[in-house]
Amino acid sequence: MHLLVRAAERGVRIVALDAAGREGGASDHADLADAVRTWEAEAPRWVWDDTARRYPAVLAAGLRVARCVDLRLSRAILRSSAHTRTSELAASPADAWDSPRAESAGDGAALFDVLPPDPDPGEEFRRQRAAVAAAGEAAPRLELLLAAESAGALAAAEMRHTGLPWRADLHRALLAAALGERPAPGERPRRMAEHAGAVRRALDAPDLNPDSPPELLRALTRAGVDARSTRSSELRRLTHPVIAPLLEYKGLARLFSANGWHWLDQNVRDGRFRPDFVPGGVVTGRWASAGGGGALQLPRAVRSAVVADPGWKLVVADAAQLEPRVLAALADDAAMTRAGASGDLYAGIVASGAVDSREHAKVAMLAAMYGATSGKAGRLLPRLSRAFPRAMAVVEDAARAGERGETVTTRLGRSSPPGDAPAYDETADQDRVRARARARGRFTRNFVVQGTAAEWALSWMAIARTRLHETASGVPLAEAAHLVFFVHDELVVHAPEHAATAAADLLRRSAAEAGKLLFGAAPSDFPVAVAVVDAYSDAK
DNA sequence: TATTTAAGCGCC
DNA sequence: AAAGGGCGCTTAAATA
Repeated sequence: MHLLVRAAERGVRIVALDAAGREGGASDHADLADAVRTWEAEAPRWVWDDTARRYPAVLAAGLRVARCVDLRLSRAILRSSAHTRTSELAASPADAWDSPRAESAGDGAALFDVLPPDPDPGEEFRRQRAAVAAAGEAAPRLELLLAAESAGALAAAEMRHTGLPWRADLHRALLAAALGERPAPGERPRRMAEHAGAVRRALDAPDLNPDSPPELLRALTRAGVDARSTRSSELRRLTHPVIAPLLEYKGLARLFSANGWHWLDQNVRDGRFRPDFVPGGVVTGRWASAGGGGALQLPRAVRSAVVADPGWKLVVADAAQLEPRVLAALADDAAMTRAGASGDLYAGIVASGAVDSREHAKVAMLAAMYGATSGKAGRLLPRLSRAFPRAMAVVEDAARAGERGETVTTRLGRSSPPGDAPAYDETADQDRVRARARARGRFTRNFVVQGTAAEWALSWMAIARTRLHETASGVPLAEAAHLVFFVHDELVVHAPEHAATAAADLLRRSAAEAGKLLFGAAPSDFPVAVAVVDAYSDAK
């Protein structure tokens, strides 16, 4: 059963929909939470405009929903999918449904005053159903993709609602140990100031601001250091007394500015970090994050502050070598699948005889998926092509398509955006035209792998979320095992100690199910490394 | 002065 | 001969 959520003069009107979107009976409610309280037991699929906008209020009321259709996210997929190219939806001009997500509710009513009037979600749902229905044999996969995308949006809102356990006291202690005491505003912490002093002395540049790359580069050159940039990776290869203190300084400066006291003040409240995930925020289907939290870039250096509550555990699950395994499954490449069957795909590639070291296997696979062709990686590629022709054909075909200006499409039906037309002044320059085409090819090459891996991860998350909710039906979200974090190929569950092992099993089973959902009963497997720990930093 | 761009670095 | 994907954030520099 689908239940459409439509704004009413007072509160919301809930309308029953059939599979094609035809409207049936309706009921009025004071607000969405009240509607959920009334209807969720019927196990509906809620149809609403924007999960990020509607769902937080439901969660705030202590409720949750099992399933939804996020019309905004679904629109984005159907707008550009090759499978719905001829639909009315794809042909229509951009409208409010193509807008980025709304600010989440609770940030003040004034925000909504400037939003355009809500377009009718019932009409949009019917347009979307028609587009999917016309997609022929691709329709079931598109259905899966829309369901997974929408489930991800629910999970994102729930993870923000419950938050990731964060021990501010431990975080402060690690900052003090690394940087010294918290400085006054505008000052450098003691340890940073010391290293800055050492850098200035080594370069004989008493006024140098080491935070300024051009200034630093000039000072390095003056001191006879042959550096083309001030990147740490480049500096590391050089020998000079300034290098050690400079690298120390850079490391501390990064910690101070990105995840120091200010970050803590802004992002951790009541023992929780509430990440602002943005489902579908990346064209490939990966999530993005917003705001200063940097949820998808939590550095390892601060993960020791992520600690389970007393009596609870963190269950950290990481999909091992996800992208090459996805490629093997996507290409139905039996040889590559066999190489992955042992658990270590790169070791399996060595065992197949294609290359002679694990390191070579890894470099070559990354080159195949990203499009590097130079150096060592480039020389290894022909050997991969001989050993795994089907897998390599998938990425090569995707690259050629991108170079020809075509789009490519993931397993479930997300298509790459069309390329920008080259600027006028570029069309005359054949080298530039070719360089653009190659860059486009690298993008489309990676798109099919990264995008399909994102679909696998979304499915994994959706299945795990459903199973977790099933085992804790009727219990408030935060009182039973629940998802707290996601990073592309990694899921973290916060679970009562007694439920941690079961959660670990659940995450493994969900991964296997996700593989079958995307690729059928193919022999590919998607092993996950699971660790039951107190601190996030103790996993791997 | 306010906003945009670039460099650098973190994550996958 | 060379040719490495996707992000977000902070600071400094450049531009309006």
